Amino acid sequence: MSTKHIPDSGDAERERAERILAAARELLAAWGYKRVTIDEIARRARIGKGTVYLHWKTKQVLFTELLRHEFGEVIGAVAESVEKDVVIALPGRLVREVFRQQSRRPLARAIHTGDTDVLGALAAPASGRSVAQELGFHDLLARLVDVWRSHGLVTRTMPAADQIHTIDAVLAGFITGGVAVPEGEAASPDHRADLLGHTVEAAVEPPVPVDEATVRAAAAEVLALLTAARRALTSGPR
Amino acid sequence: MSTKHIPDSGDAERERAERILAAARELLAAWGYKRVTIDEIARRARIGKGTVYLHWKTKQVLFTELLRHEFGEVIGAVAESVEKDVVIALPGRLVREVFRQQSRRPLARAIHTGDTDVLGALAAPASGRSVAQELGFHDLLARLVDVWRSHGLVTRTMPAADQIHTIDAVLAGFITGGVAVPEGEAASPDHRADLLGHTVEAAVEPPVPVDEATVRAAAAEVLALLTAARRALTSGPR
DNA sequence: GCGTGACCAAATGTCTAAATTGGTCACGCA
DNA sequence: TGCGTGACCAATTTAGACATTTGGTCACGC
Repeated sequence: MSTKHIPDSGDAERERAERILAAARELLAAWGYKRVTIDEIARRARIGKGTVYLHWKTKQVLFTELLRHEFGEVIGAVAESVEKDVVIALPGRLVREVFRQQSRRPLARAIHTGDTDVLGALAAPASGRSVAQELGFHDLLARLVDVWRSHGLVTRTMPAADQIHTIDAVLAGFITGGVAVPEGEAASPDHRADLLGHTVEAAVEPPVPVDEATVRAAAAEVLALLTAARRALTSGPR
Repeated sequence: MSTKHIPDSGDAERERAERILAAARELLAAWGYKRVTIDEIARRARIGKGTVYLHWKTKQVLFTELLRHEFGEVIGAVAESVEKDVVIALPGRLVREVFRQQSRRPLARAIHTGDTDVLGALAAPASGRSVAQELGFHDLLARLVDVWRSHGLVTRTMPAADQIHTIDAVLAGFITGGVAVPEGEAASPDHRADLLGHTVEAAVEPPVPVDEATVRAAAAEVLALLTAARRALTSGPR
């Protein structure tokens, strides 16, 4: 005699949607957007092809939501890290954490590099902006910089726009891995994450460390931003 | 009554080679490697097609030398800047200068980003390394870091390999321009160069400024490295 | 009434003939 | 005599007609 609920409406439907997304994710990472067919996704999710279209209107919309989901999970994981240790809300540490999360997720990396092999038509949305922009990465970064500035966690001598661009470029550079160092000689992802963190810290954080109360206050706001971004990404399709 | 020299052997031949290279450069930047034909190059240089092959054995070799030439000119321009002002030999300033030179040269940018649209088959040499590696960018960077370290112009608390990777990644990130900031909102190339310079300076240079004598001594060595690299790139084809 | 797979138009892939192109070389002009 | 040339050739690329696949729909049946 468990609690009553409608036998198979919301719950089962949701579970099915997740099975579809899981199949789509696997296939996208393995084959790339163009090679993945709705038929194959349906087969792997053990449902009919038409059923996929009960959830998403087109293939594009399905995969776009998948990317939002993926990006949302990265943000979520970073948020969890901040919850565990407020220091991770500091610019260098936070960017380091983003890198670490992305380095473990092929799709997240593809989003950030705009990898056309994986993303195919998704790499260049109709708007002309990059996928990362489409997913609100720029907005989130801008908000974060605002919070950091208001708490003195980044230098005030440099305009916010410059700091945004700096963090963006440095992160992108580390994720793509540069161009000079041969692949074989590169360090481990964790070590590269440390280098990235140090670079961002040196570039935008003030020389004097801030007191813990400030960090806690800022961390709360950072966490709020991350959580809001995550929710916006993971929930409904726009 | 000018000085005597053999009427039309070395000189005229050299001038012709430069006309060919100039035509090849224009066409490569405008059309990309695959679309450029030897016929068109010959037409623009106002010579016969076979003549091109008196200078270079294959299309690949011709364009490879073109890229070496282009990269050599960037290095040369940077060297000139160092000659005019020794301070430009400092890590942050030097990288800033490289960026400025590259931002004015489409081909140099293509080399650094590995742009397959422009470079075509040249983007991935048989060795599997990137074009930039092929042109000795990694070697040059490593030597520069060595010189900087020996003069205390970069921190000693971080391994040289880490500094090389950091500079490489940051430079690459700024040249590609990041992924979050919309194209339209981006700052001018010169301003971005400043941001890059500041980032590299903050990431690898020691906090206390060094005395001028040290800078002069280091600048001489940096200049020697640049000049040697430039000579190796501009002269004979390997 | 929800899920399905046959169905359709559009996109993609395949195959082959025609055209282009990298590279060579016998010739002619200086 | 020898440097420069463009006709020439093999090999690759392109074009386009045809076959296949795929995104998306919908009438049917469980």
